[in-house]
Amino acid sequence: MTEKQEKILKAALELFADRGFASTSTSKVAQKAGVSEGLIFKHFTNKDGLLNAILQQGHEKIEGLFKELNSLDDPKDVIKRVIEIPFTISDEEMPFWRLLYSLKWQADVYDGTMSNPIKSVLIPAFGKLEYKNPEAEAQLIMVLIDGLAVEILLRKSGNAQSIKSSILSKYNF
Amino acid sequence: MTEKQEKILKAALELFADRGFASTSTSKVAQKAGVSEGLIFKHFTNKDGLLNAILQQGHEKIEGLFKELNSLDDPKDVIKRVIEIPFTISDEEMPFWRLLYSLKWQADVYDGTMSNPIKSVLIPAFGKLEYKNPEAEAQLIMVLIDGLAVEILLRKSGNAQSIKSSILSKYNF
DNA sequence: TTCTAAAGTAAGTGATTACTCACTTTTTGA
DNA sequence: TCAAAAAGTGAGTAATCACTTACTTTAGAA
Repeated sequence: MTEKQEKILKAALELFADRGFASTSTSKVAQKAGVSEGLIFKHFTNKDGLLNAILQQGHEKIEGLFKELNSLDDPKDVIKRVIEIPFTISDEEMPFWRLLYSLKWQADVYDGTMSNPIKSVLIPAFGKLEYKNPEAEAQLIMVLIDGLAVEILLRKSGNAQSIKSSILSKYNF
Repeated sequence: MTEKQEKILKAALELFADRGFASTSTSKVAQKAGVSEGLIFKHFTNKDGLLNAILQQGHEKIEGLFKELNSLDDPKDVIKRVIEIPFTISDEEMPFWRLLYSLKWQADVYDGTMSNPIKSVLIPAFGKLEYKNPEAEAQLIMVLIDGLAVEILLRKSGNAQSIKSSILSKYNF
């Protein structure tokens, strides 16, 4: 990975997250990265290739999250940790998540593979705690953290912490 | 409102919701509506004007929702009804909501005025039920219905009803 | 009927789009 | 050391973009 390649990826991620993928031109990306436009196509083939490179880079960074979840033994810890995920997004990771969530609405680009591993760790956790419908409970948590992520990524409210304790109290944690 | 004006609005709504506002051209809208492209600009000034006309039309249709919420006396009924909102979106309304939610990520276009009236009816409802932190509880419900709406609008899961009963049981309803 | 304003069209406009190509510069391994 | 491969550039390309303009058609009131 060249220095200029990294600059292209960083510039593209920020622009795609801020203004949207479709309304960001490759010339703007080149300009922000301080690079000739042709270089983008030399390295990433086309605009979709650039997007895929960003997505793959982000997935690699997030991979550790799933490994951490699988290492937890207590099912309560698993559920707690999953709920905490949206609250532990760092400023550095924000653009990637904002891009990912915005792409959900652009049809064909992103398929939602991201959330399946989390759900598959959540269902047995609720099973061990003898909930009546572990599948539905897992789905509810997924919906909840998606809603939380939207709230946090669009930073509409500052008091996210009080929401967190409201949730945890409903699970008697 | 001319017949062709309505055809333009309908075509634009469907295209904006399906492919995204930025990646839908005015020529595609004209083509789908069976109308010359110039007519769009005669009636709606520019592409943003077309979007605003769609948004305003949608807001008028949804207005009845808020009036219904204000007519409910029992705070439990209010909360129940709010939770039910995402489940009662008709197929006809789907494109409008999909467009609205996708625009959230496009910055400047939409500001989120939509959800404030719901929240302002939710806070006193939790207050009457003597919850410790009505503000946080209302915010949690808002996050929840946003997450539910995303789930339903992107129709990822069919078993939405079992999620609903999971939620209601957590509020002892 | 006739006049007028609105509705509607077709063919443009310059700017921007994603992408290519011929070329130069830099890096690298034998 | 030196040739080949990779990195990088800048000036193109045709297509598409939002939007305009000159014009014709339609509808309704006087």
